[in-house]
Amino acid sequence: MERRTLTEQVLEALRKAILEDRYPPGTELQEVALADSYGVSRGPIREALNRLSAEGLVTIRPRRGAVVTGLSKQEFLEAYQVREALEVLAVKLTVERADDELVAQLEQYVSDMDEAAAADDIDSFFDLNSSFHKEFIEASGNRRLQEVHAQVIGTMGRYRRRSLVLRGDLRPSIEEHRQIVEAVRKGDPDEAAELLAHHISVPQKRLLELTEAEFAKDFNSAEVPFATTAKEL
Amino acid sequence: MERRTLTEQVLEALRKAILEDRYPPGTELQEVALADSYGVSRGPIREALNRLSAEGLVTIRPRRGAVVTGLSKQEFLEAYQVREALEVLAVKLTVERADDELVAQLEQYVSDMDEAAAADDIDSFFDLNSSFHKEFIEASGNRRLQEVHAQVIGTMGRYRRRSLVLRGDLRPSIEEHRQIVEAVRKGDPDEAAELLAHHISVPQKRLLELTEAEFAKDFNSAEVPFATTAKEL
DNA sequence: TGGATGTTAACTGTCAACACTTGCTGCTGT
DNA sequence: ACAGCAGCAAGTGTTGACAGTTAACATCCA
Repeated sequence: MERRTLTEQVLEALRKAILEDRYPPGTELQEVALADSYGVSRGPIREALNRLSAEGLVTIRPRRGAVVTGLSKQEFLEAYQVREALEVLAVKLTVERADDELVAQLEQYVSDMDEAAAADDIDSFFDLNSSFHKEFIEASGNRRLQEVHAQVIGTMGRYRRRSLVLRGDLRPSIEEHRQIVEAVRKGDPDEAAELLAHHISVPQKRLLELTEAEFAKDFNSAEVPFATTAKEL
Repeated sequence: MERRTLTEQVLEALRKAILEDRYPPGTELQEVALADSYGVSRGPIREALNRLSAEGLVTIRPRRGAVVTGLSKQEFLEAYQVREALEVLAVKLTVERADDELVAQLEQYVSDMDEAAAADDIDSFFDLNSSFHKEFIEASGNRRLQEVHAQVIGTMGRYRRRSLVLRGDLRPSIEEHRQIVEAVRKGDPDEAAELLAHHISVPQKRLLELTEAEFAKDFNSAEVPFATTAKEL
């Protein structure tokens, strides 16, 4: 019947649910409840939770169950720093292997972002933004880098809609993207790296200005005071 | 009796065994065999293997069991690139927070390395070298960076004794370390970062010169042609 | 002899039941 | 009232058994 294993199916479904914010940070993921709703036994659920914990999406407290991981301001900032280092590496590697096709693809993303911004279509904008950055990672040709980056992004990505406040006006962001593409076309790895580093540092600096409380308000609203429990699906 | 969970104990024992090369790359880790030797049921074994797979130490092939992960030359090179990016970030962050105590600690490591090299004590040298680099990661104050770095190092670390061939003479390496410490003391993040990048790039360049076959010979001797099966302990 | 096919042993995927912790609730005594 | 303790309910940790798949071996037919 099903080619894939139950664990994989559950894993995918849970990951999707967490990334789409249907299980917000702080949600308790109880094995029996999940087993009931997915119609499987606790075994596959436990395995899936284990792997999600390795991805950083859930935290397992021994003998006390699993909860959807929430990032503090400090942790979010730390993730940003790592992400910056990884993407700077990616862009350096990519510039050396860039071809016309890649440049065209990147330009396409930028102009699509332009349209999305003009239409105030925030969701599309962020999707395009993610694709733009991911393009560098994949074009780098370094699979390990892809894995590690996906992991870091995974824990941050859940917040992306809320993080509009960090980015502020979209137009400067698009212009920054455009400059990065230009540096890639010129084949200047150092300039591209510097531009990218600056681009990523913008929301980082905004983040620093927020107090922990303001951060919690915008980013972890579901975490306090009563943690909801995962139900159904 | 035991405060910790069985899974954790098995996890730790397995990880140690892999890192110490008692289970060389390519070793098949069969659940029943491991369960017998550790005196537990398959449940904890499966969980431990899952987590190890997340750490990159073992590879799980659906329905075909787990094997100790081996790195190809390409994968090893990719890991080196990521490691370089992470450590460069670490050193930049660390320089800004460095105090006299840290500098003293780093100098201690360097002089100990000097002694170990003079006594031809390769094992001690590599231990000290690991500690030196790890010191930056921990001093950076970025926990996420620590996690990711530990993950990347974990898959590379198993090869460290074999990788002496990549480093060649130990004396230049020690001198490089000394220069890095000096830059940290001066509080110059860019110089420290550049020195560290150069330091890490040395074995990378050597690695590039090896053919895939030479690499496999020195680094993955246990992977071909007959994979051994894990037994006892 | 060589290749395709049936058979079988070994192993993983999954399940349901049991044991043990943990945190809560309500009692008791002061 | 309130602190402390006992009992209880809920949930995780662990186990052993069963089912399904894989891969190797033996067998059969050209």
